[in-house]
Amino acid sequence: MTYGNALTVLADPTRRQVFERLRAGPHAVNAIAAGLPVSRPAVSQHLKALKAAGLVQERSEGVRRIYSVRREGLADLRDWLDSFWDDALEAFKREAEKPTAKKTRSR
Amino acid sequence: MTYGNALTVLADPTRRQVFERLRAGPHAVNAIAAGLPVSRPAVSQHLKALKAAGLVQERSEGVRRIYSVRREGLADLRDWLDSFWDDALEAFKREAEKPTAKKTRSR
DNA sequence: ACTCTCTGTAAGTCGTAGCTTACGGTAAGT
DNA sequence: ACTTACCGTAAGCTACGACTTACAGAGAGT
Repeated sequence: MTYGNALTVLADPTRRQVFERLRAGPHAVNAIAAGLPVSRPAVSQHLKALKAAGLVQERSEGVRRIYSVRREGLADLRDWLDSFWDDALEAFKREAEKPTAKKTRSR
Repeated sequence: MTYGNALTVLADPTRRQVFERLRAGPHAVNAIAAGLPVSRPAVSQHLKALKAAGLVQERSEGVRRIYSVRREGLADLRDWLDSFWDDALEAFKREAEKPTAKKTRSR
């Protein structure tokens, strides 16, 4: 059920902005916070949440922490989405082939 | 940015349970609420949110409302995930090919 | 040693999301 | 017409999550 964590974490808009900033490549916290409408500690907290969900990884470089995307963290969410996609299609087909024998009694 | 709505809506666990119940096929509100740990009005509110995000659709059948999954509602989220997936891979490759010319001065 | 930069964490505030109970409205059965 | 089943919405409460300010530690330079 780890895709649930990914969903909860990615639900917040500003946290998604933080995540998006890592899309192009690794960045330090200051660089991420620059341009964002929130304070730097807020960004730190978001990064902590993202890391706990396995969506980013951290690497120390001197006094600064470099964060980067961890792709495997998205895998479960992708799988869940795909399985849902397929099941929904199958359910739809099953529904369409019902031989008009609904509970809706003529009328 | 409609994938943002999908994320916020699917972030809540019980709302995800509601959504999951529609995976197998269409259901009425009572049927969905049965077995869930929350009251029926709560389920109604969740369905309203899901519908607003385009994730489910509603159909009237007598006095009962039949809800079903709307697959297109998941499309944007899937696309976003995939694009993120690809970009993160590219960024990773770019990073790996950096000619050792880091700021990390030998040592 | 001193300082400056970069960062994580603690404490506290405030808005909002999710829940419940209560109510109203509509379709169908008798 | 009356009742019963099914459902949506309003109002209100509560818990939690996102943010800010303040503080502490660790590394690099002088």
